[in-house]
Amino acid sequence: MPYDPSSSEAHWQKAWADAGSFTAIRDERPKYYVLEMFPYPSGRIHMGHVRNYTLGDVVARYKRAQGFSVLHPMGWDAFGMPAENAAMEQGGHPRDWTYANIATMREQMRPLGLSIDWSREFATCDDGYVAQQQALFLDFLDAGLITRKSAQVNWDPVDMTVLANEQVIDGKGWRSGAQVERKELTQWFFRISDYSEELLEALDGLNGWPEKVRLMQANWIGKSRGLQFRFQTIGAPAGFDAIEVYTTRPDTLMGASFVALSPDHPLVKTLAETAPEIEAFREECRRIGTTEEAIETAPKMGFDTGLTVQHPLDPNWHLPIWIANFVLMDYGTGAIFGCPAHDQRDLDFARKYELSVKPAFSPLGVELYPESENEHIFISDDDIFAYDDDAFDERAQGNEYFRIGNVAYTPLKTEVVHYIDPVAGGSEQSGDSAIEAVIGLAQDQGWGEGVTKFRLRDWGISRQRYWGCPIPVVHCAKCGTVPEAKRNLPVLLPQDVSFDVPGNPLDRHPTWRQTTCPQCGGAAVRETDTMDTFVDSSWYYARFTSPHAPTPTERADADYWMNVDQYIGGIEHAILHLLYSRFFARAMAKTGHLPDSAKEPFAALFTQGMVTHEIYLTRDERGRPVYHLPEDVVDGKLRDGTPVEIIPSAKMSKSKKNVVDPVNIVSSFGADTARWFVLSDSPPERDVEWTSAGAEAAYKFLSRVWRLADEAGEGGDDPDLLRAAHRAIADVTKSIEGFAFNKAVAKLYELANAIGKSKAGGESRKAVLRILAQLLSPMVPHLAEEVWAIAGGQGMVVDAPWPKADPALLEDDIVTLPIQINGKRRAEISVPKAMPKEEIEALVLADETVQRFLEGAAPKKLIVVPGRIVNVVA
RNA sequence: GCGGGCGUGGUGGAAUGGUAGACACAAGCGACUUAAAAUCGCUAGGGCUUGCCCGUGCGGGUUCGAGUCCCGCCGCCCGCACCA
Repeated sequence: MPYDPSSSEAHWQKAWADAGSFTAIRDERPKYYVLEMFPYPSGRIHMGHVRNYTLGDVVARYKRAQGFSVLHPMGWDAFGMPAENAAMEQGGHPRDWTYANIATMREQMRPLGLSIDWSREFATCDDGYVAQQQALFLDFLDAGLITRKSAQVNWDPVDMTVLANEQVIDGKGWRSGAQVERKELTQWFFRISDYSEELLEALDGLNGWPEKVRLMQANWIGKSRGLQFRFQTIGAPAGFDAIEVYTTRPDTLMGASFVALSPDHPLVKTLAETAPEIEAFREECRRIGTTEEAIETAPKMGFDTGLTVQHPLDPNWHLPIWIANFVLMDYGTGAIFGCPAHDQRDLDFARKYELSVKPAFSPLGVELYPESENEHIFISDDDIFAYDDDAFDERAQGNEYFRIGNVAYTPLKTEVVHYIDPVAGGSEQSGDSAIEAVIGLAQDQGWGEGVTKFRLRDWGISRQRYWGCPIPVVHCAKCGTVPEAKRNLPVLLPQDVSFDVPGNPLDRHPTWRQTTCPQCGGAAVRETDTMDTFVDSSWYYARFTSPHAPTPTERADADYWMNVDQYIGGIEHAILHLLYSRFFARAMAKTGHLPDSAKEPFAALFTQGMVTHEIYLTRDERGRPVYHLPEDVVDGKLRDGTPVEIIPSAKMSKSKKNVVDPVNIVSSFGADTARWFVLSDSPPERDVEWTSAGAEAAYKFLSRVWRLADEAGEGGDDPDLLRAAHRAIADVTKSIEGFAFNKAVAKLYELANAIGKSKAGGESRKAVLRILAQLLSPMVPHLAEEVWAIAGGQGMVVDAPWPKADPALLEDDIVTLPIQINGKRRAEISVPKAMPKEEIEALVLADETVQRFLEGAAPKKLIVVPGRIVNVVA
């Protein structure tokens, strides 16, 4: 009988469903919660989904076999812009589009045979989820976790609408093409910054998280210690006698060259009222988008206000006040002092506007000479201080000196340097100690304070869009901004909306806004902003513990199932989604919806790589790329013989046509082949390239396993095969525990090869086949059931406990030791594992090759690493 | 620009600081076949003088020994707060 996944896979899926195998129930077993990041219902599943959910399924099935009560749910991250875009482009309603997509994707996902408890499925746009999210909002508001303040958005002046960052392309609106402006709006914020310290410190306890993600979060939260102080101004308008600045490098104060203000700084705003040229400059700055990336990469622009400040350590030292487009109003005080000698961005700015460049410190052992007013020279006989191309030039001409040209001198803060004009502490100290010394001095003299700041900003959740969870708040002329009463929840979106005009349909809806104030009963208008979709995904993991409860969570269920034991998703969520979720869990604990023990909701995190594919393209007559689908390309040529250009390993994207539809793979090869492929070869954390050859190879292997199960075998017992099987149990178990599924796959190839070569027959062969079935079952569960049944397994393999390796069958008594001579492998010897060092040394010295290399001399050194290697140093 | 990561044969990858290339893909040769496919078996990092040289993005360093650790580069990928 040939391998026919189409009939067998459906059969086993039905058998699992009939048995209720994957329904999560609270019972006496220890619990295990596996969660993969839920999908956005874009319309079709893609290979990235298959990979993500297969990885989770391996864990879920493996843990189940290990005796855990497993929760493995699935849902839909269903609010968001694409649904509105679809409505604009094709007509229809975002709700219909979304639910149709969910239905399609669910039907595409089911044949994969994932061990999901579908009874817990929900979409974040379901009325029930919206209701509970609004209830959470009200509780958070009550608990002081929410605030309202002004923030900047991208404004399209032609479409009169707010744009998302991705809708701003080269500073222009994606539809209108109009120059985008920054505009201030009053918005709702979650006060995540109140938790900066806690979110930072708790990272240390997240042992199941990748170090890189913890590092990224720590850098994002951005705790810094610095000095906050005031520059006394000269000639500034009333009310601006001083400018508050914050610096993390107060040790460079003696290298200060200018003060730079954000274009949004209050002083700049005041100046702009009477100075049109300053207003014009501000307008120019506003044309840069709102993203930090856009601001940081934009050409540095400055405007000299003509005002000056006094240096805090020398009233006669005056510094000019500039307005600079790279100073962020959101961070620190919106004002900085520039020290060009030790900061590359400040140096670029200083060179552009010909401001002074004065080093505050120099490398140790270097003598310093003033060359001119703006530059200083380092003299050294050691070129390690050549941090500047210009300096090399000068050295090449025979001058033994170095100077700051266009490269700032920025040693690590731990490095000891020479302070040219020491303010506090000695003249030779590290940056770290000098920073503390200057802060101490400022506090003693009363002109500044040491402060701790965080880069993390509050989380703005207001979106001027329709397809999101309405913010349950009303605006009353008498009572002001009033939370909606819980009895009036949910506040649902109106269905009669159109998307033929840009902007938020809630704003222009004839009646939806009109409501009554829950406080005074008078007329009021609804908030028309909806919530950021990150809010939806910040608590879905908690909702899965009791998806149909009339409250956000059911505490008994949440207490039992939380936390997520293993969370799996893309590295692109390393910062925002995971940080917001960590905050949300704390907020839910504070409002009683989660136990305190769930403040860190994800005990372990695994970040998977992307699924990539080659891109095939030809060029049209103007040289523009024309993309071709993989199925239209054979051996690097189109069907008509035209050769194609190949771009390797690119993220799958519809526009580049380098997509493979899992539905096609499953219908031609079966789900197990798709699953086996995404687990093979590439380690899960790395990108995997989809190739048709690889898919065929996976199918071939599974067919081979099928044949192996079907063959009877000629002989009887084969102790070597049994040893191989137990070796495989040990290796596969270890690999699955370590998320090294590609290695588990390799070990299973080895076991299958061993079975193929073995003559074992009868029960001896069947016993090994049952082990193979068990080890295969988390990865290719349908085939595993078939093999299990053929090999005489009891019941279904899905219910069989995970096999245990017999330690007695794992030991090898003879080991091969490679012999290195001067670090290069020259020979090897086989010795009993327990052989003492001295005997090994004697054997090694007697070895022919060793003697040849030693030429009669005694070795300088002989290193024996028991069980591993021998190194002879001649 | 800033933060984080990755880089090993023709390809995907393996390797507690200890035999670089496990296991696969593609390739070549052979068996079976009228033939092909499928299947099974064997070969295989590169080089030459067949026991030696060179090889883990590039350049240095630490070590008896470095793909692995350290320093400096290059390239690619992810994130940058309104994409999900």
